[in-house]
Amino acid sequence: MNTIHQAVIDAIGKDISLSHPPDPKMGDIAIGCFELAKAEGVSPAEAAIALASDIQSKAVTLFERVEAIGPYVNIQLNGQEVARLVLNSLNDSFGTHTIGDHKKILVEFGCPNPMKAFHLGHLKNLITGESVARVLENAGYQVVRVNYQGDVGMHVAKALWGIFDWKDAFDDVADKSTKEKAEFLGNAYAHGAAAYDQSDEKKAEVEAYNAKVYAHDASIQDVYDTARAWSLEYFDNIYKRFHTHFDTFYFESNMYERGLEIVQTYLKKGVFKESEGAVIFEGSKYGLHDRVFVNSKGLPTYEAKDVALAEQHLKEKPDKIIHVVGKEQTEYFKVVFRALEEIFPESKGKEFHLPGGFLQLKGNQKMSSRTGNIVTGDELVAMVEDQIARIMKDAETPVDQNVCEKVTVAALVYVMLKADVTRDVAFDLEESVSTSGDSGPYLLYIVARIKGILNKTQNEKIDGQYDIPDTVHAAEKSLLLQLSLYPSATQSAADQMDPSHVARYLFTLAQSFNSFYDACPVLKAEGDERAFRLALIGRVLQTMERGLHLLGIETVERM
RNA sequence: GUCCUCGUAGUUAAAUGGAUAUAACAGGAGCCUUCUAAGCUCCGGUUCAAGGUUCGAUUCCUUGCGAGGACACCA
Repeated sequence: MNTIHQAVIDAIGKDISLSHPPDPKMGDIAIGCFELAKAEGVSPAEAAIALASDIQSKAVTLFERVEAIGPYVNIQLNGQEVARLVLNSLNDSFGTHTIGDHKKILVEFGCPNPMKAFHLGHLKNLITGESVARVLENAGYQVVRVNYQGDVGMHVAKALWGIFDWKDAFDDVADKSTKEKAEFLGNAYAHGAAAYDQSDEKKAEVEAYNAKVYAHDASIQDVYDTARAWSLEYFDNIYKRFHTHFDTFYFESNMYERGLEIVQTYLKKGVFKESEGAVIFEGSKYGLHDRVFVNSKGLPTYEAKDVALAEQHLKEKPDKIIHVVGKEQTEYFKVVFRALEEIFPESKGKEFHLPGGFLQLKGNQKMSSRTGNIVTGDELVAMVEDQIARIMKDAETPVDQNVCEKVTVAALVYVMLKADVTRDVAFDLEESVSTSGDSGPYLLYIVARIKGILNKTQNEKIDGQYDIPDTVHAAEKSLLLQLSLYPSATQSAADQMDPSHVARYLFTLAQSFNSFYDACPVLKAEGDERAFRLALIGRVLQTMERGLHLLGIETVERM
């Protein structure tokens, strides 16, 4: 509940739900009288007229105009009162919540596969996960960031095949940069994947590598350890660049033995079933589908490893475990969660899959690291960086590498988070580098504009003594009203685990600010009006910085 | 074939069952001797189809069409 809504409800003395009229000229607050009409047995229009006159009779100073239009009561608020309420409500805890009640929540994200390229989909997952974690922390949860990395399995076997086929190149790249090492591994993986599909003979060779990894075979161990370390180092650089970190790293290589053990134990207890030499969980009994947990060679599949992982997660005694993973795994998770309920009854109701929409390149075929048909995270970042640097070169301010980096990250993060996380994002490379309109740089721009003003008022306090002016400009009032909505945005982002609510809110706030900026000069104003406007932009800055922080975007002084 | 998602301006996205369906980009027209024009103001242009529930449907239900995903030994 935000300050303004609360004040309106208090003044009316009824617990009713409020909305906003379609056109600000009609008023600032709208009350739909459909429910009220039903309760009182009259038509909505009659209820609206009765309610409007009831409200008018209270003669509240906050209400400038109250009128019934059809089934709605529209209220025009007094700007001065709005200013007083909003500016007073912006304390240090503005927009934070206590609904989390310090409950522990595990957020699993990131999860790239070592020895495979880090592509756009991984970048989106990383950015989404970090922001979800921040939004939940902001709502009072104790968040533990966990990362589960697939350092064993067929993809590793394919990469190893590629590495050994290109052994000389592998040795050469050893003293190159982290980025070049990662590129080499990505290519080696694609090479191995192509070989796997090429002939039965090569397929068998790849499968042999898979068995060797599981057996800790000495002939591959050095290469395996080296390649794995290269990948992890590379990922670490990316995590830092996008302002994320992890509290715990889990590795598949530490899960398969325990996974196998658990599945075998519960096979005896009848949770799993043998079928065609494999061990399966019959999801079909529960309206789902069957899945293989241990293959006919006796090796655990991803499913079995996930069981061991769940055991590790549950040791943390979390209230919830959120898996931020692509939506193509929705059906998979349903089956695994169902199996987990049989094995670990305490997991019931705690495991959640937060499905991330696909990131598909517009006008291009689907990205696949298997075929090497991908845009890597690095390539995209470089593209955006070039674009930003070009714009900065045109501006009168000299190119500042630090600012360029921050604007680049802001542009990318915002593109990834502005749409509902579960929705597919048709990723347009052109649009991703856009720096105007609904974009990350647009948001940073208002921060730079505000700081530009504040820098010119060295000795003035943002919160000096002043009386709120008698006439509050329409642009000021709508900016104030927009500010008051920040807590609702952070609340729904936490409730739905969807940072896009914050992203959209910030964009609207920025629009509101830019209109204000155009209509209400700050430095030209004098006396109370100047002090009031300084206080107002100070609050906008504070709110903007907090909101951007929830998305994982750092602000700049100028741009 | 079975199951799961999803179909909104030219494009990308909004809209607890509520007013004239919002924005951004692209297109057209304006605004810099005035706090940063990465900005502001104005203009056109949209709910896949057919039924149903409802005072009221982009939203809920049914069918059709279209797109994507999952469906045994990959992760």
